[in-house]
Amino acid sequence: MSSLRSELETRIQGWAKTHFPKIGPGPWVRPCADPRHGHFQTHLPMVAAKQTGANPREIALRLAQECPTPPDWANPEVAGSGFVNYRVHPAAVAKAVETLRKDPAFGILQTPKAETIVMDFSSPNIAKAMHVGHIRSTLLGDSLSRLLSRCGHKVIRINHLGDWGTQFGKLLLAYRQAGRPALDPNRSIQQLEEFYKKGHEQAESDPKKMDEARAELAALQTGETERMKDWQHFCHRSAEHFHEIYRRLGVTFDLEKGESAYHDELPGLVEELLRLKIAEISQGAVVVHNTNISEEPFLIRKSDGAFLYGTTDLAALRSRVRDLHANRIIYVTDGRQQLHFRWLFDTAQKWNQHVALEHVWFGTILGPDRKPLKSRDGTPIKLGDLLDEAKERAKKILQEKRPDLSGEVLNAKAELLGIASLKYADQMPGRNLDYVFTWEKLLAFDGNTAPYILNAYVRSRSILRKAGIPASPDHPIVLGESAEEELSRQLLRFGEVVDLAASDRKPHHLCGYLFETAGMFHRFFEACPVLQASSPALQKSRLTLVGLTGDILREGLGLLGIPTLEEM
RNA sequence: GCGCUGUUAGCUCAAUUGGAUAGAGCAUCUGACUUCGGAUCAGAAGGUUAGAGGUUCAAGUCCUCUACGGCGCACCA
Repeated sequence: MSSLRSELETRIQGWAKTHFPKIGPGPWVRPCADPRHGHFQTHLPMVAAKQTGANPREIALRLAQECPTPPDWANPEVAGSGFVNYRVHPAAVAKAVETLRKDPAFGILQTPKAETIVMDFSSPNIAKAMHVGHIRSTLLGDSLSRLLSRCGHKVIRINHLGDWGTQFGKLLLAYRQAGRPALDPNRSIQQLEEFYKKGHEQAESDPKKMDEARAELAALQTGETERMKDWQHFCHRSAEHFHEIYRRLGVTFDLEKGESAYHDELPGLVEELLRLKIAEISQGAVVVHNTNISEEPFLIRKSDGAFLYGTTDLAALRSRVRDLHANRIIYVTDGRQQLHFRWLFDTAQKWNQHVALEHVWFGTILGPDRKPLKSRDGTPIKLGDLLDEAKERAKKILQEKRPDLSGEVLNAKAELLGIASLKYADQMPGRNLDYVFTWEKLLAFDGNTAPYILNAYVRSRSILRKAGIPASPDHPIVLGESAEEELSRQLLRFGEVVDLAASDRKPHHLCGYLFETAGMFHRFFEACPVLQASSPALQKSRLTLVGLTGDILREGLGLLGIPTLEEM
């Protein structure tokens, strides 16, 4: 399904290829920043002039004369130092909207080069509560998975759980001292954290206890039956906690595979890298050197023989290529791990792993003092508490606006609205900024927020209900008012925005688009009566526009992992 | 010290990847309603894009330097 923009783009590219064969492939068409100039513009003449030394305005005039516009477009105008401006007649917009209405993908194009993409995200640690530090990876990974799979890729979502760290020595020490009690499902994470804290304190203050903790870890790693049983118990209880959070967030995984799954492969992997001369021994440890990246090497085996984070990542990477046939692996983590991933990718390349590797990173979460965020007691804010707070704040506002609601209905709406606000607020800013956490910002309900967009959606559904129409109608489009024409042109952009968000790995482009769309809908709503429209044809046209706007808002929010509701 | 990354309105952020007069929200002020759901709309005000040079027809965007943040740099994950 081609958009207005791509129709023009194709024509201009064709013209450019004939007259300026050496010029780049474009894109050459973009929307005008200032609507007074027109709807679309191209600056191709200035680029062409630079290459050939010709006068840009002359090229612009030739382009305007020789390159035919699609049907129902105004004659192009040459402006400035070599821009050509284009304007679409409402009739062409109307026709394009009718076509969009019939497209089940709402203008989203399927990629011509579908890949199998592994999305590695969220990755919490066993025996610890999920905290705010996990929210961005979880939501960003989820949205990117949705976007890329909607564009036609096969996405495999993987939760690479931290289930094999050295923390288990201290945890086992305290847990076994306490007589290996069964964990209470309602507070198992809290119990595990307490055991870890006890074990940690003992080990830090007493070298003998530290040795005992190391012995516990060693026993676990050799697969001693009782320790393995304890460890599995920790994993089960932790998984219950994670799944409850993921259920509330609406996030799913295709594969939950922890670091422990690769444990047996690590010795052979390191030997292989040594044999291939990719790795070498340095100061008793096994390392991979690349001075283009840093003076320091990438460590894959400690001098005491133990393996590291990077070793496990290499094993996981190989498994994803070998067993899952991944063409691409996208890791979604905090930006502090950039160096780690450069090392990892460099090693994978030397190792001849045929896979595209990307590190999609995001800024650190900071408190209001711009220091990494901690709650009052010094531990990070728990994700469960954050979700509860979101729900409570939503509930308070709902109780004001909808005093008729109570019980389960109120609860369900509060949960949906609270979490929607949180998700939107987290994804709205560009991902590589550091992220200053405040409750107010994350749980705001006014302005550029999920409730604003959801409100637009709810109103669209309400009009259709009032008109007695169950689904989105499909009538001829008649455009008169500027508000409805502007809204129409915006709806036609949906596909290209989704493509940009997916290919740039930046869902925030979609947030901005949806906010704009909701705003245009609200303005349309003020300016254009629908049920009281002046003629039946106009009413049908506007109902179609209302339905389509609602559908696109719902689709777009869905790609951000935000569900809609029919009534606020 | 080396490296990564950032600095845009009082605050929080955009800016279609080098395009025309840098846009939103919040906060402030002024308007619109016995609403097709006001969680709305219209308007005002708010800027030397940290600073200085450079490249270019064109720079918030690219290059160099400076200032100020955040982060990472061998046996944690």
